[in-house]
Amino acid sequence: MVRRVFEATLELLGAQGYERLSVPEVAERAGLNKTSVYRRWPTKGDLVREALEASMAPQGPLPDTGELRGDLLEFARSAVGFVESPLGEGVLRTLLAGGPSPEVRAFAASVFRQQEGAGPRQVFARAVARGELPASADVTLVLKTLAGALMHRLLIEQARCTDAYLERLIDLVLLGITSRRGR
Amino acid sequence: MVRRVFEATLELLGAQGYERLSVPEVAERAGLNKTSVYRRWPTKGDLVREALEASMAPQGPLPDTGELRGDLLEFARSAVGFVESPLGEGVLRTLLAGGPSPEVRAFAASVFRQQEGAGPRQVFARAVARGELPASADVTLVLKTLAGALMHRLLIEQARCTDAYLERLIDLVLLGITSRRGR
DNA sequence: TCGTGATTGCAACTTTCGGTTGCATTGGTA
DNA sequence: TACCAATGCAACCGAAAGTTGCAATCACGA
Repeated sequence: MVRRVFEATLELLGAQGYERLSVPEVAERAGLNKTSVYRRWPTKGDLVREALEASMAPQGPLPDTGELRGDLLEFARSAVGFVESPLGEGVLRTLLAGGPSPEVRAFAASVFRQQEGAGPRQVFARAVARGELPASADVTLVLKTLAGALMHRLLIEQARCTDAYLERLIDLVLLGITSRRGR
Repeated sequence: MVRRVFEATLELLGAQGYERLSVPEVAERAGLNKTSVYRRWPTKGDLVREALEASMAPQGPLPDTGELRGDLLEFARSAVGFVESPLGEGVLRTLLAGGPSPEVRAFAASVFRQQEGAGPRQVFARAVARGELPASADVTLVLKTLAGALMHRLLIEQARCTDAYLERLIDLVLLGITSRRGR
C-alpha cells in the first residue's frame, strides 16, 4: 500500500505542486481511506518528504563517449528525463514554490543538488585530463548555467528539450557565441 | 486605496507565491475590509492580474557602453533588479507555480517575455553591426540561457547575483569555456 | 480453530478559511 | 440638504482539511 501512496503523492506533486496537494486526494488516488494515510504520515510535509526519499533513483553509470561534448549531452539527456518524470517535476516544483516547510524545502534542495552534483564533475575532470579543457575552467558555473537553461526551457517556455536544442545549448557554453560553433 | 492593495498583493505574492496568497490577507495588510477588496476584484486572479499590470515599470533606456559585454552586463543588472523586486518575484513565482488559472499564468508569461524581449535584441543587433558578432549568432538561445542561469542562481541556489558573478556568466556564454576568458 | 493485536474502513464531527450578503455608516457633491 | 457611491461590519454559507471513536478485517501465533 505504501508504494501506491508514494506514487500518488509524486504524481499529484508533479501535477499540481506542493500547495495544491491534499492528503485526502492522495488517499483517494491510492485507493485508501484518508484516515489511514493520516495515521502513517501526520502532516503533508512528512508524506512528501518520505515519498521523495523513497523514490530516489540510484545514479546511472557515468557516460563516457570519449569527448566532453558527448558526455555532457548524455548527462543533459538524463537530467531532462529526470525533470520530466513525476519525481523530477515534484522536486522542482517543491523547490521553487514558496510554500513548503523549510524542512521539506531543504530536502528537495538536497535531492536536486545530488542530481547535478558529483557525476558531472567527474566528466569534467576527465576532460581536463584529456587536455580538452584548461584546469582553470569554472565547472560549477557551467553546470549551474546548464541546469538553469534547462529549467527555463522546461518551465518558462514549456518547450521540449530536443536533442537539437541540447546540442546547441552545450555548444554555446562550451564554445561561446563569438567563436564559430562546431558541427 | 487601490495603490495600497496592489502593493500588499505584490508583497504577499512575492513572499508566499500565488497559492498561499489570500484575498482577506491582502485586505488586512492594506488596512481595508475584505468585502471592499472583493467588490472591486471578484476573484484572486483578477486581483493578481491587475496588480501585475499596474506595476509594470516602463522599460529603461537601452544600455550603450560601446561593446556587447558591457551592454549585457547592464541588462543583467537591471534584470536582477527586476527579479529581486516584489513585482519580479511575484511574476516569477506566479509563472513557476502550478496553480494559477491559465489566464493569470499567460499574463505573467507575457510580462516575463516582455522583460527579456525586445530590448536585449537591439543590443545584439548593434553588436552584429559593429562586427563583434557573426550575424548567424543565436541570440534567442543566449538570452534564454542567461535568464535561466539567473533563475537558477536566485531561486535554487538562493545566492546574490553579484557583479562578479554576472561577469563570469556573461563571459561564459560569450566566449565559452574552452577559449581563454577575458579579464 | 480460536484469540489477540494491529491495520484499515467509515462516518460523524470540529475547525478553519474563502467567499457572500444585507445593512448601517461615512463622505463627497450637486 | 439630499442623494449616491464607497466602505465597514457582522453574520452567514459551504467546502475542505484534519480528528476521533468505533466497527470490521486481517495476520499470526497458541
